[in-house]
Amino acid sequence: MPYQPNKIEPKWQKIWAKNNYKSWHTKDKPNKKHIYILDMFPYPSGEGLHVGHIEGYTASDILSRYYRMKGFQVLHPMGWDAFGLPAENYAIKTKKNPKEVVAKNIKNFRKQLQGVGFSYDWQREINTTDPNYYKWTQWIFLQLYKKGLAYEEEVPVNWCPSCKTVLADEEVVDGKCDRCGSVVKRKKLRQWVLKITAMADRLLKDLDLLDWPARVKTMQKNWIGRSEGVEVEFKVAGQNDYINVFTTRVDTIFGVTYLVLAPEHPLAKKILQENYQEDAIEYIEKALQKSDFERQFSVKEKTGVFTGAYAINPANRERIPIWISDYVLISYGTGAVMGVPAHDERDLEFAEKFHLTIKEVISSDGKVINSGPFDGLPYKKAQEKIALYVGGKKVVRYKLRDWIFSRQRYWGEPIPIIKCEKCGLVPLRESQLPLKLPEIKKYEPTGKNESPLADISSWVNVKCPKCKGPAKREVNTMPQWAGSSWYYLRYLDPKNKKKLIDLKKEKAWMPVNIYIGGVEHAVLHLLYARFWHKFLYDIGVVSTLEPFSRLINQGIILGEDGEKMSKSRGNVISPDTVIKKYGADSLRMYEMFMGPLSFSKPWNTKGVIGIYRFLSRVWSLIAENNDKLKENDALKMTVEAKRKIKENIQGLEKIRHKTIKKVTEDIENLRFNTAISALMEYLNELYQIPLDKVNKKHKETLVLLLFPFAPHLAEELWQTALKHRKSVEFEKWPVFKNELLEEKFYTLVVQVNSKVRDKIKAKKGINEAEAKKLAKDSSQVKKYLSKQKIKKVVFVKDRIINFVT
RNA sequence: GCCCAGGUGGCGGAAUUGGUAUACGCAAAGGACUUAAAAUCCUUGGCUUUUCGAAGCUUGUGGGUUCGAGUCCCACCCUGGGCACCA
Repeated sequence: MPYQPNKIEPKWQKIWAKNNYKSWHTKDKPNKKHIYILDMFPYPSGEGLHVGHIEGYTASDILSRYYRMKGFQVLHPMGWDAFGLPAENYAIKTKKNPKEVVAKNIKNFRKQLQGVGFSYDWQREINTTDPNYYKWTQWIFLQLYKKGLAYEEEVPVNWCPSCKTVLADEEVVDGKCDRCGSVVKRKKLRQWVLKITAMADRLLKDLDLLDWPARVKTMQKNWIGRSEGVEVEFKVAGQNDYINVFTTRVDTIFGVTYLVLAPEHPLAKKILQENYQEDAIEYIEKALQKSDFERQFSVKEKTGVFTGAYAINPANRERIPIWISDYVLISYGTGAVMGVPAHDERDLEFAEKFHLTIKEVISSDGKVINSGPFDGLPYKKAQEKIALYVGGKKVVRYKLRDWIFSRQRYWGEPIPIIKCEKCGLVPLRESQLPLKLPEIKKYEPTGKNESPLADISSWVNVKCPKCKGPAKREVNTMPQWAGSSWYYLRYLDPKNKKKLIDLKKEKAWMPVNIYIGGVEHAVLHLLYARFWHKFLYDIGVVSTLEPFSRLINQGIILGEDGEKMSKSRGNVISPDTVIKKYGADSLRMYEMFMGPLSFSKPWNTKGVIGIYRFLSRVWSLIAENNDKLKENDALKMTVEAKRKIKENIQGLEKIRHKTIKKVTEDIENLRFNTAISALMEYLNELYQIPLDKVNKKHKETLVLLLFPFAPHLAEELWQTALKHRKSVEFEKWPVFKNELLEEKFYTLVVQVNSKVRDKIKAKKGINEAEAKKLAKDSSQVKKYLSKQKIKKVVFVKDRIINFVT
């Protein structure tokens, strides 16, 4: 019988289901070595799993199965991140209920994941849209509110005209909506905001504790954007106003020749002098209409307008003009900048365009000049002294903005706040959670800066819990990132009705040891989750500073044309089709064999066939009777051939240990591609001798090593062909003996003038003299050495000998 | 513009960290089995020259260090990713 994955795989999946996936269940409190291996949970879209999901999930499944065989308790859960726009938009399009759409998609996703043979602890499955889950998302919000970390404020926001909702800064990429690609508009709206900036310093510092890809750390660092500087006040000449300026280079303050205000700056209009009013106000109005996208990307030349007003430089009492320009951002620093054209590129550009004075205050060797009492000091040293001299205040500024947290959409967690005209904002009591999302007929976003919930008067209008007077619920919902900011905790205690998580369980399992997922969440999910985790730490819900110790980003799988997979290109590979044709084991293994996990690599269907052939050969070796081979070999075998086989059989034990070592080390270092090639080499070696002469030990080793990669085939071979009564799950991972790996001989490479001239089999550990003798006996080497005088011999033990002439 | 990562056969990629470059797989060529095809199995294996013994060249390009460089150093070119008026 040939290898038939379509029979084997459903058979085992049924058995696993029938046992309720019990062997993958984990105890709440591990009593031995344990490891938490986590996947980024999927958004259950209508399209189902794609090959990219499978890449990361296979990697984590291999690790999970491996560590179980190593005797670890492995926590490997799965769930659904199901709130958010795609489900809602799809529901609107097809006139269905998002809840039903999500339920259907989840069912499909679960079935697909089980069809690939992933060993999740399904007892712990979670769903962010389940009221029993989002009760705790709302609970966290209430705690944030109580601690003053959630507040409502009128703020300039990013508005996506197509999704008809506000977006967080992190959701805007190149001025466009991360979801739909529409150009984002600026609006001022009253919104819920989370004070992530309160954690900026800790979010930055604690990156040092993490074993994460350097580029993800860098991205977070850049996003947080810490800079130390000084705030200095400039008096407006002839007025009682002061302009506060933030600078990181206070040492250049003697070089300030003008000030610039952002158009939004509160003093911009106030200080305008006669004759300058008209132009300046026109400039300000124009700038305010422009989106940030326009201000940053389409403007090539600096623009600006003079206010007619002057300020006094506190360093040297000089009168300097005050300008307004949109190159100064209101959202960073103080919204006002001191212009030092001699030492800042942007200021130089501005000064040149408007013919402003350029005054050098730092010499080319880094010393302060033209700065009165500070001349001659190295600029670094001067900073502190000059700051003191001008009355500057040391401050730390961040690029990071607070997290705009409300969305004008239906499909999200309701914000548990009531608005009373008398009492103001009144949070729900914890006992009133979950505040359930009401059933509703129309989900379309209203576009009126409110979610469609606003139209359900029976839900919106409530009595104020404090004064019992008429009040209204907050109608906006939370962003998609809310539920995913803490889900990894709920897996540990998914059914707890009293608490978000039992602290003992948290202590037992956290932090996540290995977290695998795409790099696209570098500054979204991963930053938000770290923020919430730190908050939960502060209020005593968790005991760990950071949620994810080690992060691994899998690369993108490209289409066969080397381009990104997309429906419009028609190069999308469907995992279902591949499974149907070659089986889930081949799919899993191929995706691991393509190359290093973190690389982006193109799909190649022919490569799947290669893996399929390999698995078929494993099958033939172990499950089939190779009568044909037996006959052929037995009859024709010469004495020489028999001797060779015997030698091979002896050599195989060494190869077995070598393979165990290689596969073990490669799995632990997530080098699955080379682990698989080691398995292939092992199988190729076994095929060097008649198959009926292959010892059972080799077959068993092969199956055990193969199990994490191809669990269905391994299970079938283990129980059916090799006649074991228990699952491979319960077997121990094979061990290798280092002493068996030691070779007696090695290939001595003989070089003449660094060119390889011969390779000689030599005993390990021989010294230079012995090696020299061996090498000189070689006719090949003699040829090259006959006339030359040897000037030098380089000998590396157990490796090479090099004659230099 | 700035900051990372990376350039190895026709392709995906290996290479014990300075010591046999191209493991493993795909594709290709030749052969066996077959009426035939598919499947399977065996053999070949970078490029150039060749008297078939072999000789020379080869890890993006050009230099350097070294007995020896894919690996280390310098300069440049290209690809991918991130940041982008953050004062």
